[in-house]
Amino acid sequence: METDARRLVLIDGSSYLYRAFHALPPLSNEAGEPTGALFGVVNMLRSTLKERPEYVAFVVDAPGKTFRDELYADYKANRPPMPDELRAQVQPMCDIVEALGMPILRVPGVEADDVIGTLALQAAADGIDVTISTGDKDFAQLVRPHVGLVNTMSGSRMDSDAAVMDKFGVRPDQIVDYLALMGDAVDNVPGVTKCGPKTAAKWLEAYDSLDGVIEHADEIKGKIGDNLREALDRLPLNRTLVTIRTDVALDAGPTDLALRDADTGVLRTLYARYGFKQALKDLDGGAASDDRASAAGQAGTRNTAAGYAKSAPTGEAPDPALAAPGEYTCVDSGEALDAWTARLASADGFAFDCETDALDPMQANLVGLSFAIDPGEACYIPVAHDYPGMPAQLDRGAVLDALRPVLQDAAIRKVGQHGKYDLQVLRRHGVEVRGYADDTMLESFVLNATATRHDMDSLARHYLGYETVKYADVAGKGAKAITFDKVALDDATRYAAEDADVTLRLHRVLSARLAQEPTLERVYRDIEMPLVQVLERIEANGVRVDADELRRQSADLSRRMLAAQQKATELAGRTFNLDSPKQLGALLFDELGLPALVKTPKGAPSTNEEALEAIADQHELPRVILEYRGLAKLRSTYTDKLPEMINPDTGRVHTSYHQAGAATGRLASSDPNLQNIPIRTDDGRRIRTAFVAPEGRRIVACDYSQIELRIMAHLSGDAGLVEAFASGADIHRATAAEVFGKPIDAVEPNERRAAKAINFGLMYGMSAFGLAKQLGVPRGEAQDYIAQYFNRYPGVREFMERTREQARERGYVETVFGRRLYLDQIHARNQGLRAGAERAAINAPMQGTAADIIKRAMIDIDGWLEAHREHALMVLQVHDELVFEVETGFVDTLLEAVVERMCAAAELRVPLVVDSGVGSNWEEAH
DNA sequence: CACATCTGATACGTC
DNA sequence: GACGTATCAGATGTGA
Repeated sequence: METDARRLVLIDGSSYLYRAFHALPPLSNEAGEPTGALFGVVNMLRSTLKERPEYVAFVVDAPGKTFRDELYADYKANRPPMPDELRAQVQPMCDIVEALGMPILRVPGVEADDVIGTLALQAAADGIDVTISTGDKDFAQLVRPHVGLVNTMSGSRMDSDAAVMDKFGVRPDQIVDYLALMGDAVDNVPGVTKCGPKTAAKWLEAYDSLDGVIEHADEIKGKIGDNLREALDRLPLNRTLVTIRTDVALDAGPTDLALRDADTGVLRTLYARYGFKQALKDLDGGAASDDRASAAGQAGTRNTAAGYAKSAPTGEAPDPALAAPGEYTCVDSGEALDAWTARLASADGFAFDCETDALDPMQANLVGLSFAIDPGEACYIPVAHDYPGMPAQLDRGAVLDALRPVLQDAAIRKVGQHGKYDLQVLRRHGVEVRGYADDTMLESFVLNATATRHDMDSLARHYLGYETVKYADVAGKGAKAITFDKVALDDATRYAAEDADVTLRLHRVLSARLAQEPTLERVYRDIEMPLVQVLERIEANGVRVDADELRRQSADLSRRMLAAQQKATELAGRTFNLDSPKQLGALLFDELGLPALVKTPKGAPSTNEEALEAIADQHELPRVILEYRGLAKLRSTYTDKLPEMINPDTGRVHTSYHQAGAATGRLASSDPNLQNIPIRTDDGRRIRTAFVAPEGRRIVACDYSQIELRIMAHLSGDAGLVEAFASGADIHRATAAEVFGKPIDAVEPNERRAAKAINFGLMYGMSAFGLAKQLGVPRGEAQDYIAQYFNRYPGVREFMERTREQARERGYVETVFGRRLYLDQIHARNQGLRAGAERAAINAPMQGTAADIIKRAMIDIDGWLEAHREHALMVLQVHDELVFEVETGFVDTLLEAVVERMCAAAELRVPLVVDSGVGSNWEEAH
């Protein structure tokens, strides 16, 4: 049957005015009045009226607060006041709307949206077809039978569920939830950080509604999952704020909104005044008009009272009762400096922090220092700020001279946060800090490596419930970030002095906690703290890298990459990006129809090495890709990158060691990572030839032999394993002999290889499945190997059981030296997570003990090196290996001292064995 | 809407 | 098992 032909058009006036204002150039009429927004709106109105709807309303916001402001004090708090050029166009717009014969609606206490929503539903219920004319996506929530949207400026329509689905990926009834998740920056309604249209639609697809998303919030992984959980409390309010009301009490109903005839006389005057030529032409049925001059001099606009005034004032600035704010002073006079120096000199200890202009401690210039002696009070001493119009500051050299006695006094205990950085910067500025006694980063790390990150902001939040001033707040971020020397002194003082203050407060809390745990305190006091300066020295030493050699290797790799690329293009029959797993997957599995035997964790067909190997016998391309990948990896990560990392001042590469980087207690290395320089392939190993010793010196490398297996023997006490190590046998061969039940001399190479895989697998807590994959044998066979292994080394099985048990009972495992690793997931319901925690539980004591041992050796060796600094430098640590740069004539002395100290770093049930080598480069030293 | 920035996915180097 | 880095691709945020 025919539908009722009656139509209602509801025009979202505010939305159009703003959009037209921003979208169009700032036009003006001959009198200089701004007309851009007006022009856009008038064109929109005229095109709307071409269809002669029976009913129409132009809806704008009324002045004053709305119910949303009552619900949420900060609603639209960020919205800047309406620009004057726009404000001036409001009244003319209303005049024109009026003259066009359209009713204008303006209802206090609600927004235009709510008026439109109410009228739309009333009309739809009466069988009237409603078109909402708006540029605002929020209205998609109203789409339903008889209600559609049109954006006259873009010409797009949205009048069905399918259209909404198409545009937003959610149904109209999900739009409110969708908006609640995303939030609205313009209205100052924060949603879930980093959740935009795609993410919101994805979640709603999975869980249907906001309630569903909230219910399953803990299933969502990654940073964005955290963001969601952080936002949970405010989401219901968001939903209320973004819901357009449909129950507003109105004086008029839809049928009171009949379109009247236009007042062409008034219109002509107005169009002429604002110079709308086309509109005039249409008005006169195509005839041009030239009566504009008569109107041009008319009096200006009436003072607008329309509802575009800036929105309600904000609520009070949030000032939650956190830890009391500190009292911070900026030291800018000799007297103030003397006073602080005197206080520092007579203090037992203090906290300090350096501000610089760079993250790299080998390049950073000291910009200022901060100190705190008692919590809540701190000072900042700017010494190298540099920006226009800044107040006076003290001279850097003079300040350092004044502070040097306290900084170098070993009897005055200093505490810092990640002090290795500050020590390094100060050393480069001629101050050798002594008495560096405590470091809050390391206190936190030793107390619980996984409970929190160990940067100061996280520590303050976690241990003090205190929100620090963020670096980005004073210096900005991204491309607009400024270096600290450009930060205004009062901002700098607020930020920097707080660093020292918070460090001191943290130390009070953390040292008290450590005092409760004597074993952990020993790890902290005997291992981590002494290591700080050792690492600082290794980093500062750097390692000599032969850039020319690497560039030659890069050129060689490039040549071979190009060949591989050409070959790949030929085999594929078209070009594609060899670096894109996605494109490669499409080519191999869709176009060429090769079997996708391996899946990525997300379930997509994997193109990793294993997957490509598996299909290499069916097509030439996979092999070529593997070749290309190997070459590309070496070039981009190593041969291209390392020369760039050479410090221009020292001519050497200075890595950064993260002492609180790995939960097991291992170090991590970055910028560049020198702990993953290739060794397994010939091409890769060649990179090590570029790590060289200068003239007259040699590279000496010393590494622990099988240290983790030895630790396993120690921890398990397994008689067979201990005996194998005591006898000095090749451990993999000995294992093979046991597992395969034959004399040690009869072990075949592939049996030794299998045994080696078993040994490694055990240390990683590997399953039969993993071992089978590693060895390329059926799972049952791998299972047999493991069973046989445990049969022959029953102590190892018991040790593993014991370790798992301890993890379950106490929630942590420990190293020989008492370092703890907490395993949060050990009781996880999720089987995969729990199994992962169990593997970590088994691996951590071995990996962690090895880390403890080499750290102890490093401290000892560094102490010995103290007297021999001109002859030898420690330059690298790679988990079980130490690398030195040594005067040729000193090599033998060093080797003896180092090997002895490495072997003596722990007393285990089995001997520690150290292998060593000497060469002109790192490759030769192996 | 163009551009910058961030995040996640994938892959792979070491011990 | 423990890491760090490169690249791509997509999404979000920003500003003209």
